[in-house]
Amino acid sequence: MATVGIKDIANLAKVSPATVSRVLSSPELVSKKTLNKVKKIIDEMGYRPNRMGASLRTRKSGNIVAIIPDITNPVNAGIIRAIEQGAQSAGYSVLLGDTQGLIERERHYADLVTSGQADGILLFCSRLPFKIDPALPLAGQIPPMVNGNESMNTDEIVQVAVDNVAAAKAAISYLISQGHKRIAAITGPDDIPSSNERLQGYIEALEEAGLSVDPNLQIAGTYTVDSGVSCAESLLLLRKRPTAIFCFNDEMAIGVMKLLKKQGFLIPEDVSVMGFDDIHYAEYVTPALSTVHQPLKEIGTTCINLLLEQLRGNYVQPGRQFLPFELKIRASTGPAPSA
Amino acid sequence: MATVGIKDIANLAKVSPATVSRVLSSPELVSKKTLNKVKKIIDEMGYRPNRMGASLRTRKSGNIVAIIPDITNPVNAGIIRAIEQGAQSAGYSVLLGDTQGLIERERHYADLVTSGQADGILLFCSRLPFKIDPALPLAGQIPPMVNGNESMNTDEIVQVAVDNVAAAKAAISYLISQGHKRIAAITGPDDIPSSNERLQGYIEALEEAGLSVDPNLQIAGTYTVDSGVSCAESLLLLRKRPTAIFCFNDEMAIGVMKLLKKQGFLIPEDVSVMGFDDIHYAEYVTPALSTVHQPLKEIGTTCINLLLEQLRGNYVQPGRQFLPFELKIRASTGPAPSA
DNA sequence: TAGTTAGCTGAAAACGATTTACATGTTAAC
DNA sequence: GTTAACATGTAAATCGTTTTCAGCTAACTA
Repeated sequence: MATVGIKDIANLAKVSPATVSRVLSSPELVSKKTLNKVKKIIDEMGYRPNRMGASLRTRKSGNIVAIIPDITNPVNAGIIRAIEQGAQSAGYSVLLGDTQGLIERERHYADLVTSGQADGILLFCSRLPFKIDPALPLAGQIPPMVNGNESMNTDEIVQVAVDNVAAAKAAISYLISQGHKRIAAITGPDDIPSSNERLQGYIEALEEAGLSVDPNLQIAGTYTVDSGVSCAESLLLLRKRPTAIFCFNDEMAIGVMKLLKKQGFLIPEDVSVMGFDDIHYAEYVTPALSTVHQPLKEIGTTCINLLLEQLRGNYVQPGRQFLPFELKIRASTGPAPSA
Repeated sequence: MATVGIKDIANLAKVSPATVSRVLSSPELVSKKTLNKVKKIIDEMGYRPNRMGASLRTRKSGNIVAIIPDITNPVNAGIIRAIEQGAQSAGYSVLLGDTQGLIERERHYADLVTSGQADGILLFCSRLPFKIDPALPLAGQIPPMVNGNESMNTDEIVQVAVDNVAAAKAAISYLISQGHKRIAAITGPDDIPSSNERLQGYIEALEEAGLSVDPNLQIAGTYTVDSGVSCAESLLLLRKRPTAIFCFNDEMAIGVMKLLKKQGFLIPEDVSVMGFDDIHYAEYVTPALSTVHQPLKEIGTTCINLLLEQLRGNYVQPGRQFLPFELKIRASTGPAPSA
């Protein structure tokens, strides 16, 4: 790897390094003649400017870091894909930070920007991985950043997501419209804001329909298939069983259906199951899962665009930005049993 | 962001920048006293060395780039997760290159190492994204790299994957042992080496069992659910239908099952379906999909370790390294129908 | 013709760390 | 008391770019 540098090109072309640099980044400042001469040599030699040298000088790394809890989750994977796409076409590369929910790993990845290795952050969890002086406004204390698909308890940060309370409300209202009166909710962990918002939507929908909100029908899962199974077990043990179960993600819904079928329940005749996310596979389980669709691609694209905007030095108004969800009614939900 | 540099720390601690640098990277060369003094100031000031400065000098970026066709594919996501994990704990960050199968994007990401933005490559596709002089040995022409989960037509590259021919052979042998004689294969695109290897395994198994290899029973899909559906349609149109269908990935198997059920076929009574990959959801479709399990985590870990080894400057023997697959027999396969 | 101007180009100073070579101070040995 | 050895610290070069500033040439204006 005999590395060829800007000086080598300059020498070969009999120009100064400055000119070579200009050929690459502001060709309009260079005469046609020199431009061609230099360009020719550049690709004869296969010269690629060293990014570190350039970054050191410009104080821009050309990287953004995406901090996500789990790339294995199809929701995140879908979002990341769109992000990577948008970043790439703006000349940025994305550093992948899979934190597995660990705060020290969130911090570690956030540090990439303080060490100049990344220029901005896309954050998909609800904690701010910085030490903040609460007395001061946030604005000056954080780097370019957008929070995606998860909510933070502040309005000083740019946030992009689906309106979780409205979405949950829509799902529950639908179930109510199908005659369901005992509707259970399998929530996420209670320290996750988006889960709490969905819970709020669930409660609001029930109350607005004049139905009672029974705490026994609310049970917290961990967003895994297995937790869906065990939460469903608890629910089926109740004296008065729910006729519909609203799961705060599709994984748990799949777990619920698995248990239901195993125990001989008919879906949706005996109990309806509704998920959240609309992952690719929701459509292919049996019966096909009714769920709340999240526009992954759009979320990703919006996040990256909002970040790029900041990186260009433009002001982006902080606050939440909602993207439209969609209720996908498939075969796992139906009218409440008459009994 | 009043950025504090190594000089600031040096001044505050009344030592030279060199000493500060040593405190960070070779503390054993510094006296206890100075060490503590400097360390204290470092974290009082929250100093983080600028990575670009360091990289420029050391010629190491601390990044590795993973080039994958699609992060949305659970197989890739699982592998990437293990990679990210291993990289992180060795002090590396991973740049995500989702190529969508486009060669220009593969090249683009490979360029990150020629531009010094990454130190090594993890390649999950079958093309070499470099211009190579075929006269010379590969060794000197490529950067530290390992190819994962896909095969390349050379033995000069470090490769990690499951033995596709053996795996396919095992799957088919199992089906044969269940009495199947007309076994179809829905392959991947024919320019994908791993697909061809699976096909080879399929053929070998058939031949060894003395069964005829019918080209009508081989049909190429595109690894998507929809292509599973349409390939299955063609297969069902045949005068003599297969009693088992072996799909080269689980997605297509899901598509096949979808169509089969829609057309009123019983699985596995009428036709058995076997997949490949053992994605998370294979277990949750109905009937649960029999498939070939790939050890994603192990593949990822092995890839990253082999790359790290190279980055440490150690020689790694090129060639293929096979990781064990496992036949997962679930409910979608069974004895051949007696008729 | 002289004076401006516009258009290109080059020299040199950053950027922020690491590292080599050297200087200083301290201790031990004789 | 001198010297050698060692421990510790410093100064300065270096990595590969970008960018400012100034200089040069050629063309245009008056």
